[in-house]
Amino acid sequence: MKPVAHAANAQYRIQTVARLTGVPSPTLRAWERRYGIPSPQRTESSYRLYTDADVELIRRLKELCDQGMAPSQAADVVRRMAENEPPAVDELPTDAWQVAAERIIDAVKRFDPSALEMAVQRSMLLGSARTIFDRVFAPALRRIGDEWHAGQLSIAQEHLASEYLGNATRELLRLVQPTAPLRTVVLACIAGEYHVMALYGTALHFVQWGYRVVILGVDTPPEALADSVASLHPHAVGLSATQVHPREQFAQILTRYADAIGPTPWVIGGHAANQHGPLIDRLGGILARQGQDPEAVRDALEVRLRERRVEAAGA
Amino acid sequence: MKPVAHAANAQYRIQTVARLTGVPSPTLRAWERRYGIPSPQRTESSYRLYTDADVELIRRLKELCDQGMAPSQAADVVRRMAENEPPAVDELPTDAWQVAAERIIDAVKRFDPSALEMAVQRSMLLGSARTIFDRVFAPALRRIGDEWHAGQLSIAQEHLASEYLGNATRELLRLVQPTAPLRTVVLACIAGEYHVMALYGTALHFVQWGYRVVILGVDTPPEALADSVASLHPHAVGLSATQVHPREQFAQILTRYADAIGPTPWVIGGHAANQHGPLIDRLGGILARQGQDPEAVRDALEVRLRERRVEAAGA
DNA sequence: CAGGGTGTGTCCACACTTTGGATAAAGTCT
DNA sequence: AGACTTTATCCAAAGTGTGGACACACCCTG
Repeated sequence: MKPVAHAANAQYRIQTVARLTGVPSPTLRAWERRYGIPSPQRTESSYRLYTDADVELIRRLKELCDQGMAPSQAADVVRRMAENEPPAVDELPTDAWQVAAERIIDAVKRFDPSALEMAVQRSMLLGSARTIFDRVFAPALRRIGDEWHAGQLSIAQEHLASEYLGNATRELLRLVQPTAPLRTVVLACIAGEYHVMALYGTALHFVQWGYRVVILGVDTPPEALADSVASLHPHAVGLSATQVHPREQFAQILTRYADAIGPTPWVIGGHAANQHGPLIDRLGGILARQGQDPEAVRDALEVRLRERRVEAAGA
Repeated sequence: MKPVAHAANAQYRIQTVARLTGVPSPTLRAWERRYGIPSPQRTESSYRLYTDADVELIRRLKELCDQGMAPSQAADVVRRMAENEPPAVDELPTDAWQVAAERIIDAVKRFDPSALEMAVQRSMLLGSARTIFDRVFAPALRRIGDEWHAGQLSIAQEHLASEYLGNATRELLRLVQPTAPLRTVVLACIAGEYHVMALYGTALHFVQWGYRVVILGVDTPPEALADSVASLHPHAVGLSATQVHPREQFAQILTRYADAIGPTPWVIGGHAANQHGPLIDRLGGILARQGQDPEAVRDALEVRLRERRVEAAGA
């Protein structure tokens, strides 16, 4: 989030920065004098020249102060943060995600749990929760799955990776769950389905859209979903179906789920769902296609929600 | 979202801590004066600077006080809890764990995810990881399972509880994993087994005994175990088997696992294993009986390990 | 049941620290 | 010329520390 997009290396004078950050200029000078944050360059005539990085530091400082932390302590935190993450200066990290995924895959290949733990923990500093999942964990898992199918990895290695990446993803989700959610969504894997990662990936998207996510987990029968909808009145329901079933059987299963969910909008994703677009459409669900822009799902969901509101108002 | 605020170890002033914990600042000062809990660092000007660890201590203290314990005693318990693992002196807080479990069950009955989350988080202040699991999570899950079988809870509620308590337990385990482990143990659920909680409970015991725990997770086939043993050379293997099979079939399954594990000592627990003591004995495994003192398992394991060392020395 | 002792949360007075903002005087930019 | 910056100094409000005091609830004992 650069303040100005057009000028890459723009420099600002103090009044501009004050307007940009909402921190009065006397305070900016006081902070610099007292805590050394930030330390802008100077012109020959000793005018302060703030860079985007400086503005970013000030923003963080202000945010911490707004949260109630004392400015002196906040400055301490920001200073340590700045020292700890010089690589994340947006310069090189184009392939940082890839490198992180590589490190994870490598640890799995060497069957080294300690290295895997470390690789995963390091990945968790590479951006927002969703970014980490979409660009590190998911690609790593996909490659590990592929190599397992190709016989180059043992099932033990696949299990190990699932366990560690699953834990890390759950932790990410816990860290970003909104405190004051706008809406609620219930997520579950359909009966017989035990692969949970896609569900957590979906959860991260919903969280970013402002939903509170309630996860029922693997192997959730239709009755359980019906109960949840009746008790929680979620704004939406998300299902995951990875294991492929024959068309007839899948239609039967999915109908039971659609009935259980009732008029609440629902989304379904996963490898199995991908192959039954028309069926899902007929049952009133939204298909989250693999590789599709997740925003499309969001838009479709918004349409359904608006429809429901209109219906409710009309009735 | 917040980038990595948790990565920077911040320090807080007294009012921030008061807001964070809900304990008024005069009380914080009184607690420090009277019980020495916590003992924050000071600035040069003798302002108190609380670390995250201090906040954690205060949260625990408050949690115990809220449950009716006298602050002086609570301070005693917390101090023992902080100094070393064995907070064995649980004279009066006997019902604190029970109250916590009750709160969890109640939230599940009301199908209230927010209340459940809060109840679980509060429980996590009540002692060492193992204590929390053994005396809060496990009893709560058992009761929830019972009431579900009795038809008083829906399967959705059971799923919800599993999800939240599972996540909390994984977090506990992550927090206590030793950095410099003495030994390694590989833990897994046998093929077709998808109940994971017992495995994590076992993991917490092994961690307390100084092991590094590598979890392969649910539905782990014998081949995966063989690979893991070959790659990691663990000192022991732990299996979990909840789903009951007929004797013949179980014998066949278990034999394949025993073969896969080889000469490494192995333990098996869970409802299904309980019914096949002689079989397990014949295959050279150690049965972890339900309700049995876990130390017995540890002792049996120590015997096997000593035998192996003798053999290795003799050969 | 009365009375003394105890544990506990809260409050107070007084001195010190932190912090945002104000002012003044001189220099700089446009 | 007028708007903006810089430095330095000052100020007032809010926060904090210390030690003690006080009211209330509780327990035990006579």
